[in-house]
Amino acid sequence: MPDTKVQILDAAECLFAEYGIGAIPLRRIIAEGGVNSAAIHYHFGSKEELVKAVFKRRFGPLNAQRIELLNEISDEAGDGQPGVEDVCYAIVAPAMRLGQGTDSGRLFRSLAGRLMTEPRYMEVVFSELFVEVDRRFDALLSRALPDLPEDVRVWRKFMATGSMAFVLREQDLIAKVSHGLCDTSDVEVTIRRLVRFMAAGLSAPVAEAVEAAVPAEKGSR
Amino acid sequence: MPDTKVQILDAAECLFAEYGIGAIPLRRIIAEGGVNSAAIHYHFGSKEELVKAVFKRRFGPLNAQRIELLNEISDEAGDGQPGVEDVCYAIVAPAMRLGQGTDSGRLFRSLAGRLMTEPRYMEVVFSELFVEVDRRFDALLSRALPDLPEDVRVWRKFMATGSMAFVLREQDLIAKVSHGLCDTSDVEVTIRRLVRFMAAGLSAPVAEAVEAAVPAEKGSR
DNA sequence: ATTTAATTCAAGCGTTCGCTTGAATCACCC
DNA sequence: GGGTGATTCAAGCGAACGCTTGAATTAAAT
Repeated sequence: MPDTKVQILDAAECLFAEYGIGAIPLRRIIAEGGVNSAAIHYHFGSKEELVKAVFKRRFGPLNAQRIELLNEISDEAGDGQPGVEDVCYAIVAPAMRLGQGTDSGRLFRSLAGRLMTEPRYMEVVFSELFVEVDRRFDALLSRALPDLPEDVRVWRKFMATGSMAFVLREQDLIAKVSHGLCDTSDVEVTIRRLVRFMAAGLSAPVAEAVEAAVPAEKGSR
Repeated sequence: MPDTKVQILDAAECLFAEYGIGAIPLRRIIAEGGVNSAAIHYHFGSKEELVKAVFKRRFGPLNAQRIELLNEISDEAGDGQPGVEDVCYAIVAPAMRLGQGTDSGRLFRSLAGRLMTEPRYMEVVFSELFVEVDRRFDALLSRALPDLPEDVRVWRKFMATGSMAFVLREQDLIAKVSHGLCDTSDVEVTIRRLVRFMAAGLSAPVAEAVEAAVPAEKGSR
């Protein structure tokens, strides 16, 4: 069957995650996957199409799961306010749990975070894979934080996304730089830490004229 | 004088910021900078050394400024607790204000954020450019948040750093995706927004057993 | 003016890149 | 079991890559 396709996708996923998309030549994927040198172009057409296929294979189910969780939270909230942590949890947990335990999953988590840092590929897959999740995430967040002005909410959504991307991508770096102080092996704990941080940032009170006031300049405290 | 060196650094900075380090061939830097094809290797030796030089030129003064601000905050606090927002401000503001107004500054801000996403280059320059800032940042943060366990503090420092890197890097993307709702042109406002988010995330209360409890699983609220 | 070192120049080396080709092989249907 | 489309194979094309070379040019010191 299309065993070759899967071998290519697996090898590409691992190599992209570890070294970055631009840094991996097709020839390394060919070697790692143990397939013929023309197989990639036969099955995918080009490197760009291969990249899209790698992301689609994982983000399709992942984002479906996120939407499912968001729906549950919305249903449970009824007419009331959903919890901010719960909303963040629906975004963070499925991504963090990807391929839990397995090596390929750990690598893909790093690749997932990397996607948000490679604008070229982000734009390519965003419209068909992320638009719906983002829309629902934003809608539920506006219900969870009704007093937050829209621009502040959207700003903070970007910031929360940035922190999530960083944790997803740099788990190895975090463990290393912190000299083992930060344990990245327990996925559920990491989810909790991340959700708490994101929710606290999103929920911060909006100081009046926070946009204009210049704080803590030297000697002004 | 070493006009050529500056032309190379300027051109490399712009191109790296806009397209990524790996995506820019030396020949494009040569063309953009209007220098001879052997000039880069004559002055810098290799592409890697050029990359290091690009980062050093900016991060040297930038991190010196951060340390200066951190020292001021520490002095003002005396024996008391420094403010978390002030500590974040010392990290965020100098980076955000880089080359304020100028085009090259805007580009380098994006490059600065990108550095944290290119582990290969991050490790190369971290030890000599960032170790001291990180040490002082952490020390002041532990005074500002004395009740936070060390591992939680370090974890949240990574997350806060991630959100900062994202905002630095993706200013254009933020303005575009938000359809102009998020105005990235006013640097001081962006600093305030970012500082507030980071400080709130860092200051979030530590739930007992937050690490172990599984929250908001379907139907458990 | 002559020497000497630093810099610039045009040309191109060897390698690796994404991708293509055309023949060989496989899988499957009548 | 012969024919047909899908897949695999070995080989290599043209272009672009980082980097090198050796001569020409500049600038400063004597």
